Amino acid sequence: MSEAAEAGGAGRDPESVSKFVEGFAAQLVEAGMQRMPARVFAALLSSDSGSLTSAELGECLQVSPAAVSGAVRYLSQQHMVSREREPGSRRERYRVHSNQWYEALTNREAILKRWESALREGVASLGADTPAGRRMSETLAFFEFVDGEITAMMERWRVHREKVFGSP
Amino acid sequence: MSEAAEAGGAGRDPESVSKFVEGFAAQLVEAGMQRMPARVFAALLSSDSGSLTSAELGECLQVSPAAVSGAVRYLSQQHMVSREREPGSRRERYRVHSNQWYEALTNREAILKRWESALREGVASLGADTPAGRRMSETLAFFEFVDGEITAMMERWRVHREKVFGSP
DNA sequence: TCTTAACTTCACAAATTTGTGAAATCAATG
DNA sequence: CATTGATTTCACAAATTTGTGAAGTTAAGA
Repeated sequence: MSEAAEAGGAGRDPESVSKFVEGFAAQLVEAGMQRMPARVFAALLSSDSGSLTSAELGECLQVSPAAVSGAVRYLSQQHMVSREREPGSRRERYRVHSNQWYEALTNREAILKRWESALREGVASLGADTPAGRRMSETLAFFEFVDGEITAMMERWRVHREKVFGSP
Repeated sequence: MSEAAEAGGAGRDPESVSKFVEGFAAQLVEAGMQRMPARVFAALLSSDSGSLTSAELGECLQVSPAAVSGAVRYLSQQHMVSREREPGSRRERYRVHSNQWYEALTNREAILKRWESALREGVASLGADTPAGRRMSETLAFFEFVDGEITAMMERWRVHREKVFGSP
């Protein structure tokens, strides 16, 4: 069996793996992610090693190196994959950790923060004593609450996770 | 003062209100929402009554009735605005409730559910005993955990909210 | 029932986004 | 330091998305 076959995570039926990749990517797209990053992420997630090279990704998704490059740049900015230079070769590997989702969630928190500051401006410019200002204050309070809760939730997840899956 | 002036939420400086609307909409867009729905939602959020007619929205955002129509259709599908027929007139009003964000969050939960089922398929097709399968199982477990936590969080929010803002 | 204001749908034009090939850049090895 | 395999950047073409005007529906009031 060629190494290319291993690449896509094809210890199993490559057909159904690809079906998963495309299906899951489509869900991510629906949630707002760009298509190519979504496909790359899904491909990595379904690989046995959890890491693929640029060439393997291109092969597996039938896209150009340029497309892979753009996608992994985006994904690593979002902390959804990490890049590692293989010491022996001049290839680069892109990797997902199963807990990388925490980082993604953390990133959503950054979005929340920006919403919050936009709302604060809104309250300021509309006046805290106007009906609109009050509505926005409440919205703001909601987001602040959610923020705090998410932090606490992640703590609980780590505990839960350790109980179920063991340490790291 | 004309009713048109009231419409945009212009008991205050229309300039800075519009600046908020566009700024907040831009944040929503960055989080994945389409532009027009985002602008409409922001406009409603910044109106004193919390509700505007189609014509008022078009005026305030400088867009055609068709664009408003498309945007509010999307927003009501997402449960982010409710539509109400004014009994006296043949106009329709679109309304945000300050707690409408819960609905939006609930909608995100629906997305999570779809992710979960996609992951379950993935585990099935890759095999639960493969490395990739195990990674996906853990991811799946994470989402299931988050799901449950969000429900609990909303309960706590209702309590918190009542303490700070009073009942409804 | 007829009229008419208001909203919706549809086809299309404009603008934006997406992915490619080719050239440029980078870095590991001889 | 030259070579060469690998990735990134860039300009462009294709595809998709977005918003408009105009025609089509719907329902309130005469």
